[in-house]
Amino acid sequence: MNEEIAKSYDQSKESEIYQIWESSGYFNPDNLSGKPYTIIMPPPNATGTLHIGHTFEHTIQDIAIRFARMRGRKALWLPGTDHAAIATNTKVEKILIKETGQNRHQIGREKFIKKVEEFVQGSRGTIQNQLRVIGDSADWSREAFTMDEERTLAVRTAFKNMFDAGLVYRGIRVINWDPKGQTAVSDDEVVYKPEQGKLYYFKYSTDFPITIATTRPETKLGDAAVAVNPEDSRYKQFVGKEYEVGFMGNKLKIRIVADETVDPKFGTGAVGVTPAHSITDYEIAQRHKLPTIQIINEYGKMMDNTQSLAGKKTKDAREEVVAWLKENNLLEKIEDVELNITTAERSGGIIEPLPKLQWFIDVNKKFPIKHSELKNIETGQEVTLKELMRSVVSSGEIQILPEREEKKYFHWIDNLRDWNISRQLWYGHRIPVWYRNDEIYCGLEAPGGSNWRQDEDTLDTWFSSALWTFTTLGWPKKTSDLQTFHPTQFMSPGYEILFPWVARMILMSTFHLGQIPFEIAYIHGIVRNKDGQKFSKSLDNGIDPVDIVTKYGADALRMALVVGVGTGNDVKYDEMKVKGYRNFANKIWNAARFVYNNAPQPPLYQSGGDRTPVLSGELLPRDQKIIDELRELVTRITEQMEKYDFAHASEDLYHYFWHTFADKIIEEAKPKLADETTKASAQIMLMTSLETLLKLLHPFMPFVTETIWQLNHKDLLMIRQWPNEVVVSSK
RNA sequence: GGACGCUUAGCUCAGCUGGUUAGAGCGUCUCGUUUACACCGAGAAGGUCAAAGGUUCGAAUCCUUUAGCGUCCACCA
Repeated sequence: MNEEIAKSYDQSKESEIYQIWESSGYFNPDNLSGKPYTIIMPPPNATGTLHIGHTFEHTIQDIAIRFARMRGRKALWLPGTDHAAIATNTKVEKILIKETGQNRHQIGREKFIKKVEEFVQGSRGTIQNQLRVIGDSADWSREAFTMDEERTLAVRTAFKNMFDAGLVYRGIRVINWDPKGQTAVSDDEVVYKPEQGKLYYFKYSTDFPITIATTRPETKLGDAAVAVNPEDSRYKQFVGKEYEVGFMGNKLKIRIVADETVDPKFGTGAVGVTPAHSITDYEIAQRHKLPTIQIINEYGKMMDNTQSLAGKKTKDAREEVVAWLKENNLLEKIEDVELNITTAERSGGIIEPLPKLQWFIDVNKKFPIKHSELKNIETGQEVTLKELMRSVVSSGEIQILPEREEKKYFHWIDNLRDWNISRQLWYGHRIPVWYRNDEIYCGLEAPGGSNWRQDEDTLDTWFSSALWTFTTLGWPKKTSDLQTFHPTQFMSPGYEILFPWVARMILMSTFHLGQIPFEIAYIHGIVRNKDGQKFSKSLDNGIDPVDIVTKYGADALRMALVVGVGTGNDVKYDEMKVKGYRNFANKIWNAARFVYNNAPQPPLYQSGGDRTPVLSGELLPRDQKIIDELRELVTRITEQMEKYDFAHASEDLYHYFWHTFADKIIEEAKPKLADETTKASAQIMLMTSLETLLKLLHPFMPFVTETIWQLNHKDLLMIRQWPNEVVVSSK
């Protein structure tokens, strides 16, 4: 009897197991053979530590990659971190102000960047260690960072390729300006918040024929037109006319234009058009060739051209305009309305739409695709980026799971505007464009000659992370990694980044490589606390996964985040659930202890050549039946795994192990083991069952299963063959 | 304003293309110190499957409507 097997499973030894895996070299696919299977890790932000949501995301990926590895695939899970420009920029500046009282402008661009890089270095290390704790079987030798040298070259190459194709352009557009963060943000980085507001009904002047309604009277100094619906009989007579009005000491030229976007039922059915300070108004202005008159600056203050309002904050200016309207009897009424204010997702600042010179990616321009390995798209075919994005999903080349996310994806493309990729931040990839007088140069390096001045702006973080599936593999160099591992197979992002990231990866990969970035986008939900609240810094209800792992073990936490959680659904995190799976780990441990302690001596597996069981013999019919049923389980679990249905696979395994194997099979085997005529068969049956179950459980609970495996084997369970069928050694 | 999802035992959730007395885990209650495990075992209670109507021999499962909760998109000037 093997006396030294402990009475309960000790999860504190998990780190030793991780050490064994890592030093074995099998996280690195160079040491594996077979058909490649690739997962590129969604890079966690380099802003700091990981939360339980990361554990959820990584558990899904680790299950997928371990399953692939056991099925004999050349499995690569490539880890990395994201520089997260806005987030990191903000965070480090906060720390800087706290520590030194100086902001980034006071210490200067160069010093600030250095500060950020030091910070990032530290948090990358922290993140990597946390990922080891939860068991990520990632290939650390290929670890990448969105801002390292290789990725910088890739980003510049990507920019240049798109620039040369005419898809990247620079122009003045009304964009979402964040006065707080002092940068432009894209449409996907703004959040609408409902707020009580007022709707003011007024005329510009007594001699103006139409009353308009607005929630922002202070912007009316920038009006160029009044738009009405072309079908609106009230206003038809005025369309095309132009009026000059005096408005708070300013002269405004107001033309009456007909535009279908105007809702005749809202307000007075007439809209004051402010081209410079509203994206929709700007679009109306484009259609009717109206001038763009900017009256608010980058700091959210009224500009000099507003005369008496110059230098005032918009809020104060609004009060003055309203007061002026009242004094002049122009204000007809004020209504309370509910409105959405637009805020910047990161900084929380209220967005001020402004006309700005920015860089954009044109999603509607036709271009001949240089190279295509895509279905339905020939090399050289004229396509738009939108068409590319749509095509690869509708063709089924990329599958977005769950299906409802696919609908959201198509809908997003339908509403997509050109992507603003420039940011007025310091930390990030600098735009690879240089200027000299009237010359403009786009390249990978600064051009020769003097007086060239590089563009001040940096790129949207999502520009570089959109390249992630292939820059991590060495692109633009034609590396063997790129050849071997791209397109990748599986990607598991949260639904909150379906648009900014998943969609953009598809855009970039199809454009630059003519390949899909991944076959499956398995969109997961978020982890909430047991009351259904989000974990957030502001609520201060965060949970450190490392603490949970210390208390219950990584396997327990992984199971708690997977069992019964349907694809794409949110998880309610409950510590009791983790505790339950800690108990399960112990159950597995003890069942194994029983089986091993009842195995014959000498040990079942000889040292060195542990593939050959010493034990062999005929199975009695009763035991054979158990093995047959186990075979059905193997088939079912395998099918579920292939469908990425981890929720049911894990639940079924849990149930079978505990309530069939432990409660029934082991219990019923006890008398068999006591009887010499049935003992040998029972031993084979138990051993076969246990080890098959360990294999099936390994992707979900890698630590406990490997620890048990190590009691009796010289090789690693991690790379053992997934049971295609249950093989019983009998003569 | 559009689109989608959810509503099944106290709690968290399964129930696929409709078919025997609706399932699991946790929790609760009762019993149990049987040599793998008390991080355990045996057993029990607990649901008019949100509501109404319809299709059908038969519906938690399909259709319609309603209510509540949630999410995404658009953005109303």
